[in-house]
Amino acid sequence: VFSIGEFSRITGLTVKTLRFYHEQGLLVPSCVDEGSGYRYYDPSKIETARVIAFLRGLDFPLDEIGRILRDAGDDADLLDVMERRRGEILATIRRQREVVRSLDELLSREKEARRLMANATFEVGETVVSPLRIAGVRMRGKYSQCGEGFARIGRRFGRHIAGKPMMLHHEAEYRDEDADYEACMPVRAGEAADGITVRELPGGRCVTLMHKGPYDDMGRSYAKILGYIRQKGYEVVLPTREVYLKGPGMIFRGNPRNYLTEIQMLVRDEGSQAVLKG
Amino acid sequence: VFSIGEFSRITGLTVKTLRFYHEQGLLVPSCVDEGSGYRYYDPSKIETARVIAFLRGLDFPLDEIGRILRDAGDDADLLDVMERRRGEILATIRRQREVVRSLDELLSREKEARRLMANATFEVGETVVSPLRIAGVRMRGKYSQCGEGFARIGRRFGRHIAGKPMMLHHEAEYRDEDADYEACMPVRAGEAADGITVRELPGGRCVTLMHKGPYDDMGRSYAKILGYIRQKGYEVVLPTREVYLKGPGMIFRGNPRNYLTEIQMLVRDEGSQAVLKG
DNA sequence: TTGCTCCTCACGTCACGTGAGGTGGC
DNA sequence: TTGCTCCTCACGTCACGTGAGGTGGC
Repeated sequence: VFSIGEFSRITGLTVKTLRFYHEQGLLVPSCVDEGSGYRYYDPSKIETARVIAFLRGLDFPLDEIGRILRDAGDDADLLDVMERRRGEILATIRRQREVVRSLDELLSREKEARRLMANATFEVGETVVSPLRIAGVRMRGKYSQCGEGFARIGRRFGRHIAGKPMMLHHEAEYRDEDADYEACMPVRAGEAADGITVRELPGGRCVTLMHKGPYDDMGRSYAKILGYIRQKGYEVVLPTREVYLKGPGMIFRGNPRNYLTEIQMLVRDEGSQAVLKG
Repeated sequence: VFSIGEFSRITGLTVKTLRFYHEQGLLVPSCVDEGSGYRYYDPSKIETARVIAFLRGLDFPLDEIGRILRDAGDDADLLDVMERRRGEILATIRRQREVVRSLDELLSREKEARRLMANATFEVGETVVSPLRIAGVRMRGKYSQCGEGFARIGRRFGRHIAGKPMMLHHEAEYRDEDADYEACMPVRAGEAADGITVRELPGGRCVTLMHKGPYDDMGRSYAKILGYIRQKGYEVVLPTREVYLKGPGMIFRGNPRNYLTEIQMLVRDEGSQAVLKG
């Protein structure tokens, strides 16, 4: 026979655990000294201990293990129990996998944002943009209310969304109140519905400037890009665009000082219908 | 502002959970009525609630969520936290997979045993067996001590074992005490070591009988198979074999009445060195 | 009065682990 | 005496859920 300490070393179960299993009636010592209360286990208990450890490894609760041990005689439904457990484990694996997938998305978005941040130049530049299919909600009021528009598009288009949120400014001037703007997002597919229009934004020659920092600080960046356009003698084609490369996110709320917004202004080199003369 | 019930419906968190998060300082109501103690939440709290729910979905403990919420400003190490979590989840998935694998083995063994049981005929038959590579421990004493021999082979050969445990009887007579027998198991590979021999059992013509039930009940089956051999005029070649198709298992201890043992006796049709004359 | 929403307080869950305080024999 | 092994008893863990008992306004 073994003392509890020896038995613990043999089975790999802690002394505390063995006492607990005794208390629960799961693994009762072969004899208990009346005077000292010492527990003694004989070798036949080793297998029971192993079975319990194995089933605990399958995350069976102790009371179920007790039941299994008790009617080990008819193993008829033991097969069922095991197969049910197997199914449950597979189900949790599937859930975990889903979780990992959503984490991966989160992480890749965040890393992309950091990459952008690292490579961004904060000087005015010129480029050519391609036509872009978007879903948009035309809004009137304060810019700060645009969130509602994005939310509506998000709910409606879900996983058809194919790029960063943008805002279109349909007026040349900046207004604090009663502005005419459009919250929109690039989409792969989906149809117009309740106030959301789907259409193609034209491509073309484009002057860009990256703005880093909070949104109410964009005046300086606008002054800078407009100065450049005036100097070059370009004409701005409305609407102008803001692309929100990194803003307050779901988890990584981030610091407004790290927000990253690209201002895009399509331009014509010359022409008569200039809306805003450079 | 929303009452706790309304806020619960909006966020999907239970009222109890919301109160608990308040108590923990995780999600504090926007205001609390002094007189009634009623909690009121304004809409800005919805996002916090969603973030908490999301992180709980990743199984982050509450205190860590609290920390994350508090220093959401600098998201520097948030990436690390998330990636660590990702790694942990992947690790548990791997563990779970291992568990499923071992369950599958258990289940397939058990199903195999049941299939055997269903198809077994309990009549004497004749077959031809192939040579079989085995690891064996020669023992002397009581049959019931064979378990120790199997255990030694199991420890030594582990996953090289390629079949059901067997016992070889090196004497023609059955003895209760001081029997000369050999516990052995089919093996794919592995070398002889400390008392375990590895060799090839010869194949050949073989008379078989399936015995169902407890081991101390095998006398009748032996009488039956020996009766058959005598009637046919065969000679038995020693050692005779018992194959333990289903006995007390690790988990599915089963009922001794369902134990399944195949008795195999290699025979010669005629010859002079007969050990046991039919 | 009934029904609804809110409150607090105490206790339960699950499988142990921690730690205090004590014993008995070398 | 010190060190070791054993004991019991009470409490902690984690994220809530349960239930009792009560309030306040329609």
